[in-house]
Amino acid sequence: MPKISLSSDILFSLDQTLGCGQVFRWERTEEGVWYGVVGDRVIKIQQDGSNLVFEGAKTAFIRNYFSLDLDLVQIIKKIDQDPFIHTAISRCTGLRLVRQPPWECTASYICSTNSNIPTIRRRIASIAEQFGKAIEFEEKTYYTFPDPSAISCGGLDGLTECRLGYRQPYVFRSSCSVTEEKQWEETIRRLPYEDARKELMKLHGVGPKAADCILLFAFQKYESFPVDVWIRRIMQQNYIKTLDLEAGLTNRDYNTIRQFAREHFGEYCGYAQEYLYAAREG
DNA sequence: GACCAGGAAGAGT
DNA sequence: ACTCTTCATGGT
Repeated sequence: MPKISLSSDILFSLDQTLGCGQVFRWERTEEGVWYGVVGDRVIKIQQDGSNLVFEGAKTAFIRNYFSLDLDLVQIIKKIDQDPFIHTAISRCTGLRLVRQPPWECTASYICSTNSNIPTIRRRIASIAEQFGKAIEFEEKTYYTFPDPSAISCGGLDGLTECRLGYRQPYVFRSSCSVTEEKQWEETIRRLPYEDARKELMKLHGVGPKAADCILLFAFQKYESFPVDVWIRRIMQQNYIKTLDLEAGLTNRDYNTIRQFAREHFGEYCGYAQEYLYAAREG
């Protein structure tokens, strides 16, 4: 099996990276082996100390997906601005943000609104099973995440079995928009953060929170700082104590939080967000 | 800006 | 069995 030997200066934890909640389609066996579908391949990967042993993709793909080219030690130095984030970082040593396929990431975060993680995973698996291509791997069937055109071709009713609730028309309409806009991915990638955010929010079902997740996880816009209920709570308790949580999260509160984060944690505040989220209690 | 719809499963009592 | 919570968004 192919292997990547991580030199001692490359900080990486497969378990932290795939278990922190940024991805929805990876599963870990009790033995610590991870299986996931990325693009049109099934990947099997495990970490044994400084060795990454994998099947299903080329070395260059694995390096890129797990962003092993980035200097994580340097990034951590930049965001490590106070005792609270310091503790979070030390609890999640080796966590890296992966480079997710943009459309899958977008559809996933449209499905994620106001839901818990097991429910989100079930919805995404259901969309893949309904519209994706089957791949056999070790006598199990996996499904690719479908292109937007595969979803839009099925019509609105094609999604009914996926039990998305009120998110069903959001996924459908967004799949139509992305199908029509041929240069969608490149357009977003080329734009600076704030403009890319506005562009993403034109999609039905993508608000500020989902847009920030997509920009962080699929487009490597590390200055984005997604604010969900957990992050809001953490920021209120530890950083911005004047925030009133009872009043709900207004767009103004959201902007207050992300601007604070951008100034406090710096250009890699998205990484800080993921450490705060992954190290949360509850 | 305040309110509400729409919706399912997990976690806790 | 019942309540509370959940990686929010869009429309009125």
